[in-house]
Amino acid sequence: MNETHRPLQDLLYEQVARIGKALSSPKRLEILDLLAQGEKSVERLAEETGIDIKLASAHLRVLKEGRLVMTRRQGRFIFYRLSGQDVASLSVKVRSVAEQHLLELRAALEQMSGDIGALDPRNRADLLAQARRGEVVVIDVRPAEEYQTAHLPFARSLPLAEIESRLAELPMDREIVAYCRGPFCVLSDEAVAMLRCLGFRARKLGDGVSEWQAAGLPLEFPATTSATDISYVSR
Amino acid sequence: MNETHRPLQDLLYEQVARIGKALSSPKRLEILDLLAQGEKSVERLAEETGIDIKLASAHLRVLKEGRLVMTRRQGRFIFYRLSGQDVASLSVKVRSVAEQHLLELRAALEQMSGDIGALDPRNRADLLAQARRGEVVVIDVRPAEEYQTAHLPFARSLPLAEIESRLAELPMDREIVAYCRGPFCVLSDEAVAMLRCLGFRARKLGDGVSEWQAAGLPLEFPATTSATDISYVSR
DNA sequence: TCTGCTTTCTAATAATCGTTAGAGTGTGTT
DNA sequence: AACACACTCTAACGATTATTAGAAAGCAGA
Repeated sequence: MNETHRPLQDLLYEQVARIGKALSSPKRLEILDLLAQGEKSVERLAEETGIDIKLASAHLRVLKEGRLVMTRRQGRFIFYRLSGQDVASLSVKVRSVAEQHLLELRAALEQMSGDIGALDPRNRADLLAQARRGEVVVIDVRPAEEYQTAHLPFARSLPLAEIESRLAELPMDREIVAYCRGPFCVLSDEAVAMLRCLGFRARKLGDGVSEWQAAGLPLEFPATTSATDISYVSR
Repeated sequence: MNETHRPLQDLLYEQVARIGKALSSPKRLEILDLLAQGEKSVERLAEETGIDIKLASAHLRVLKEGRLVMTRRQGRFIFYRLSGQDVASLSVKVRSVAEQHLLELRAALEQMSGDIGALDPRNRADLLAQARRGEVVVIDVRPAEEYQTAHLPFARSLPLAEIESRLAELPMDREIVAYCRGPFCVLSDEAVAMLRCLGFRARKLGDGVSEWQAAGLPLEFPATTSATDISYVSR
């Protein structure tokens, strides 16, 4: 009954395992989440993840060996980007399976943003409708260039660092919904905490653009402003 | 700008990496594919994957630590099963990303079943319609108990080992479509080769039940025949 | 050409993982 | 109770991997 197919089958699964290997390190998962917001240099990735540049480079090499990322050289910098939309949705899928089955993760997530009034992800469509009617104001608190790459419909860009100086743009009479890079990103938590302190009604949306897109909802892609822009996310 | 959130964020990604770790070994991926066909004992998994029972047990422990599988004891045997439908669809997703980006894998896959007349996965719906109208005969060449757990609509169970003795059940005037556990499984390749040798018109469908289900198409779940049956796939 | 900057490559060490063997656990059978 | 069986746990080995430091490669600007 057992066959001569072992070596070939082993070879197939070995290839798939390259993907799994790329997903098996916390820092690499974090890098993938960052790259889902748009292309970034090694330096930038190292800074955002809090690791040494050399180590970031090593992790990126593993991701590249699994063909999950691609590079582009511009002057002295090398920009990494995801090699496709499917990579972003894979990363969302892995996280959702983790949330489903790992109680430790659920506990940590609730501790992180349970008190900040996170929206139930089941009524994303409701939120979209409310935003369309102007009943809530959705703000994107990521850095401006990430908003530029892709953002939720009806969302305004209001990077965390600029909130304090741009409070006049925000309404007191309506609820403000803040989102950032995804459920593990703390930018929106900080924004909500700050806004509440200042008397605004604010809630967090745990989604990032990848989660939103994976849920089958539409994104907005601002017109590319320069020739060097890569709009790989935009199909 | 950089925060005190590192330790918490690291903890979150560490949890997700447990899933990645579980997916980073070829043998574990193969085990997941087998478990997607229904629960199996350690002995059975070791035999099907061609590894030692002790090694299979070790791999299963890793999968269990990532909460991707669960166990049930029945007498002297311990049966493993996937801990949810999402695990099967994750495994499909990982494989599809691998196929998309790893040229080596594509090449190996084509070499494996290019000459066997694999169906284009894009017309799954067509196949379903043809099968409904009786224009093609779909056979499930997996072991009978796997068919019993879940199978494609309109498919007949015809395990590879029984084909030779049950040729009378197959039509000469219509095309036969054989499927098995998935794109990496060789049962359907062998079935197609054998049938063609005998003068039948036969083609392979690369899908298994997980791929079929992940494509949004319906499955059939035969009525459970005994109280010990676990129909975890069947929701 | 020289210098500075970003990133990769190489080498080295500590930590982790895959794999095997042997002992141990829980279960059914005699 | 004694035994056989299926499986897990522990220990140990070599093989990978993570991480760090130092050297080197590629590019821009003077």
